[in-house]
Amino acid sequence: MSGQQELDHVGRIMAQWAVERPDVDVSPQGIIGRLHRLAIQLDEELRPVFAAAGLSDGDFDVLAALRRSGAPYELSPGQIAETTMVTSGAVTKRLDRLEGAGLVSRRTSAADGRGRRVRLTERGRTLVDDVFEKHMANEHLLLASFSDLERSRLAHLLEAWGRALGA
Amino acid sequence: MSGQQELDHVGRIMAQWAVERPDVDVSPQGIIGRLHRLAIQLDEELRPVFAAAGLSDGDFDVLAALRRSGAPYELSPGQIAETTMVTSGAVTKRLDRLEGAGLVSRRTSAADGRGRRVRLTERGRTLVDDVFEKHMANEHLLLASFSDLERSRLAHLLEAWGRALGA
DNA sequence: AGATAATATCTTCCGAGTCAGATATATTCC
DNA sequence: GGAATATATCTGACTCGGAAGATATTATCT
Repeated sequence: MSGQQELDHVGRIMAQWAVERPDVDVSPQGIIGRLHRLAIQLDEELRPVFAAAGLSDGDFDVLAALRRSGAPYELSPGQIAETTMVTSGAVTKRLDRLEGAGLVSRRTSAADGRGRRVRLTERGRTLVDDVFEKHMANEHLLLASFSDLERSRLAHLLEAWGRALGA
Repeated sequence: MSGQQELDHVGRIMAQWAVERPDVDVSPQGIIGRLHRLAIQLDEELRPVFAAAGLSDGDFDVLAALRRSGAPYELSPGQIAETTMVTSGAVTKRLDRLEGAGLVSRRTSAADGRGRRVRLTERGRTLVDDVFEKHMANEHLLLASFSDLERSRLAHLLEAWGRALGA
């Protein structure tokens, strides 16, 4: 028979299922199970960079959204909720924290009394610019094992998948 | 110049950064950013199957770990923590819930008085077998947009990455 | 204009996980 | 064998986000 393969964790899980539930095709785990575990591992690797700046990853997400929107670094809570994939309640709390830390300011929208305008403060902009550089350097390291071709293939596969799932 | 590309969400984010921080190479976001968003989207698609059985995804993870370990469907909390990638505290709480629902039982290990043995009850085994089939059918659907070649490539890339990050 | 519906944000309550430390039992080393 | 250390699990305080509903404002329809 075939030689002894060194299985990764998900590979071992799939092998267990093949014994216990041979009637079920568990091949999707080879992708979805691995993606799920990678997301956890990557979070664990990325979080320390944010934590060093006193930020949670969710809070950094908000600052980054404001920063990349360009001057005057201002968005509505609703726009922030959409781009960060969390509920409006989560955004409110993130903004409470960030406002308390002096990194963003909130005021009522001139155009729409229901809306708010959230703006990066000068301290906020300085901080996010600094943390963003470190964050990207960190992400580069996490991809160090891939060749250019592999990176390109992976990026395209993930993009196509997201599209298919209906972003 | 090149024609108008329809960008996905992460593509738009990267384009914004290219304007705001042209000095920073944000290409890792093409992979890590997309993977992060996909993990969230997939969770949202997978959760309803568990919820229909009155389970959180974390609780299902525990039942699945026990089930695939084979008869007598018994593991220690430590083993469960390792395979599910959560802390021992989280496992304790998951077991509290599952035990309360009559899906697992807990007793002191005969071999080691510090340890516990967690075992699937008959109801637990029946439930997880049922939910697992639906879960896998669901995962198949989520991969429907890929060809066999794409699936194979994606699985291999993710496996290699997990290995490189040091599972 | 007034009533009704829609929208944007915030509030409250709750569920789920982490972290640090507590507890109980095992192991090691003299 | 006893002290010191290591290990397995549990506990309690805390954080973060989700869900549903409250509030305030705006849009629509007659």
